[in-house]
Amino acid sequence: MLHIGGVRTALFSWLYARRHQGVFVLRVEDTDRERSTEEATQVILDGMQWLGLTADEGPFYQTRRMDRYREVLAKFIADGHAYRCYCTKEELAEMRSRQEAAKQKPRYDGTCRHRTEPRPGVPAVIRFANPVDGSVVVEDVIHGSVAFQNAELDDLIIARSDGTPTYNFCVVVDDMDMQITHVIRGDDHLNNTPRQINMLKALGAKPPVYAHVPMILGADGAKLSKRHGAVSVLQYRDEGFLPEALLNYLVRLGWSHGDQEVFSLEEMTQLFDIADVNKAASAFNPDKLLWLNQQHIMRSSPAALVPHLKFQLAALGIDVNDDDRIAAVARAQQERARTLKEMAQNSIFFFADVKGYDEKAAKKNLTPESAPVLRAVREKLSALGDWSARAIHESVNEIAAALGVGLGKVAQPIRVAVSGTTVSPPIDVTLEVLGRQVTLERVERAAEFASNNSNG
RNA sequence: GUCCCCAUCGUCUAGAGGCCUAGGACAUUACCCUUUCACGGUAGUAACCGGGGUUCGAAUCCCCGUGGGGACGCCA
Repeated sequence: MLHIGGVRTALFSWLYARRHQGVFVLRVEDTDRERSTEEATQVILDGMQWLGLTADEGPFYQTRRMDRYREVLAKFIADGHAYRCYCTKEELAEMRSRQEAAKQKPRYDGTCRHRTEPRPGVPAVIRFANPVDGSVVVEDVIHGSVAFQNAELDDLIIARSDGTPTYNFCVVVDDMDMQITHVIRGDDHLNNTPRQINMLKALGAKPPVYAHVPMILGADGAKLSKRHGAVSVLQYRDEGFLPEALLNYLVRLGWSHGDQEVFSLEEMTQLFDIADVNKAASAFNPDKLLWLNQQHIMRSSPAALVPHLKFQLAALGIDVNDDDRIAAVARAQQERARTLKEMAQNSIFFFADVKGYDEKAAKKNLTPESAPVLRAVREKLSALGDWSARAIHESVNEIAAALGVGLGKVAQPIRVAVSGTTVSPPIDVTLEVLGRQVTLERVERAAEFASNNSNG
């Protein structure tokens, strides 16, 4: 699944490739047939597309490279870099509990390293013969040099008993074959990097440059789980986030450029450098993501918001095709919505008739006292020559002055009349977008309602 | 348990020995703006994990603790 952490490493890789005119390769590591269903990979592809993190090459599927892996496997065995292991799962489990009891690191002891004869009836796995002495140094762009003793590393399984290769092995073959120059991935992979380097060396290949980025923790500082955001990125789309806002939030986790908080995609590609990324893990902060989303919504052109708003309106069962009208609504709502979902919810009255008035709003604003105000509004606006926010604004001012009341006494009843609630964009803008006919109808109806509305 | 990584406001971060009375942002509190909601503005609360060194001088360098995270799969 493509979750927040995966998106960030993809973003970093994408930015790095862009910045250095490199090639961003998308590889689907689907050697586990049970978990990687077609639907699962499609969700990943959809997510990447929504984010705009387009791959220059790929997607490549490991499941389609099995012949190549078998070839390297055979070569490894012939060269003595790998061997068949006939230890049973029971024996392995026993070995493990023995080591744990002795407070040692659980590791394979190499029993089958020098076995010459197969064990009948026991299907073999293939293990990589890791060097016994010396150490491996991971030269990491973010962490610097990290040394591991080979004695700490055991002989990992590179092919299962059914013959299929495992992740760590496939990655090594792929990185070599695809001439991967930079590997940017989560911190949690730092530990198996020395094994991969050993295998790369056994193949005579030069290890790529590694950058292990810190992990993202949940808002409570614990490991990211479904509660916090370990969900598909597409859920963020459904919640009304702009892809660039999500990317902006993610790029600022572990990286910064002075005091700047809001970055366009172009700014990110110009300013981001993987070497500047922090070493410490960071907690996911939904509030800040919301704030950034609003900032990006405010900075977007209304036209750019149209497809997103349309999507959210459709989710509410409202199908609109008038893009100009949607853009006008987006413009009016831009600085009062943290998400596009919220914007859609608050904009329903622009596209559908008001079903009823909010109880509190009506009780306060649609009273017998406000009925004459609404009638005055109706009269004045129906005679208005130019239906523009500017002209409407003047009219509302004049009505308030004529009746000797504050603007709120005029604007609020109108607002409730046309939107059903006390919240909307500025009333002049709202009415302009709504149009004369709809406005007059709704004001008329509200005046009727108001004169019959007892004040309790 | 063993190995690896990490450590500045609640959170994201600035800070590469003196510019630090530790800066910015989110959140939060108060106020201003205002026809609602927002946006915007002003002000406030709030942090260098602890202990040893090194140095004239340490948030910054070193060591040891402590705390957190990760890895240790016929998962990726």
